[in-house]
Amino acid sequence: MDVAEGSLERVPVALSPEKRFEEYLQSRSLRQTGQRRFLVEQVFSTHEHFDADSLIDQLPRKGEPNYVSRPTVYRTLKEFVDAGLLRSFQLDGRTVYEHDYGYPQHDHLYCTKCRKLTEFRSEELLRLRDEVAAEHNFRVASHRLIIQGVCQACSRKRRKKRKQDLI
Amino acid sequence: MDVAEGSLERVPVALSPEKRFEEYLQSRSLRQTGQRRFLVEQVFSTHEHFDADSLIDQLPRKGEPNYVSRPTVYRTLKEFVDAGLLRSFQLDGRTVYEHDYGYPQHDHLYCTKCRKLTEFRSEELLRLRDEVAAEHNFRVASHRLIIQGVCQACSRKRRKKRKQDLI
DNA sequence: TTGTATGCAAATAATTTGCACCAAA
DNA sequence: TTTGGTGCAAATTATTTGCATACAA
Repeated sequence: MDVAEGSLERVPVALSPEKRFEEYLQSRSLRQTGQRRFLVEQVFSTHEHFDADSLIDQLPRKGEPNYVSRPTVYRTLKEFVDAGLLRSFQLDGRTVYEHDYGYPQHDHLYCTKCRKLTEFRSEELLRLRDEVAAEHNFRVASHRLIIQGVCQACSRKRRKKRKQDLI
Repeated sequence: MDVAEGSLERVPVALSPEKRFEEYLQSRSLRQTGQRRFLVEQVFSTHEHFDADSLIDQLPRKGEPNYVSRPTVYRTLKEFVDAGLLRSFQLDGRTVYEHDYGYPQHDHLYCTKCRKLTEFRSEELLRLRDEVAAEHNFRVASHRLIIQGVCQACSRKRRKKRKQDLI
């Protein structure tokens, strides 16, 4: 998948994602394994938005050191979500992950031309969300807003292309 | 899937969904078939939110009159979306459809306990959306907001259950 | 008649699961 | 030693596609 880097500042956190995940594992008496350690490191060093497939593409192949099988990648991504390290959502039919731990709450603009995700924050949206929920006596756990359309870069390309078509 | 009925008033439209679909087909020189006629009728008589599977469940079985094959159901639902009769979005990994033609724009509260979708409208959200998009020079095509949490009914059930647990 | 539409069976694609073996604690 | 973890192959699930046949215009 062709996904973009985020654009928001980090938020100060007490522990590194690695440490935080260690604590999570210990608290549930799960095990620290080479695969898990390697994946936390990979996910928090390189990626902003990604899906299982694009992550696997950047990982060592079978036979190479630090190889992690596909099922283990899927299983571990789920754990990251449970641990609060990642958030996931659906986009074009697949599951997209993004950093949650150490990043502020935000929503997305999604360009349907280049498939780039752009983040934005809005306090007003949160207020509005809680207001709507309250009116319906609904207990909010989370929300997901995706604004679809065409980004500035792609709009420009289009215009250029149209002009060329006229020549 | 266990999906709920909507709650918003209709919006006045000039044509029935059936007529509107006929026009769409004619405008693209596509054909009016028994299957298509039957499916428009079914979809606009009974359902509010539904997915392909729940629709198929309510359709005649193989061998019965008006049987429509699974691939044709999928193909026809896509046409309904193209024709502007339905809108679709992803929920829990599957494609959910809802009436678009004749219904006002809206968003959803999604109860993760009973999986019920509740609709709500917010002009303020639209304003906010366009404002955010403008700041990013982003051309909006559409948006999708889903607020996840627990509905009033399910909250009540929980409380009841907890009380019983104490006895 | 002429190109679409349909049904069938099979293919996809993303993700999950069963199970034997491996390895943290 | 004990229980959870991993890799492999196979299963699942939702959806799509190839193709021969049927049918609307």
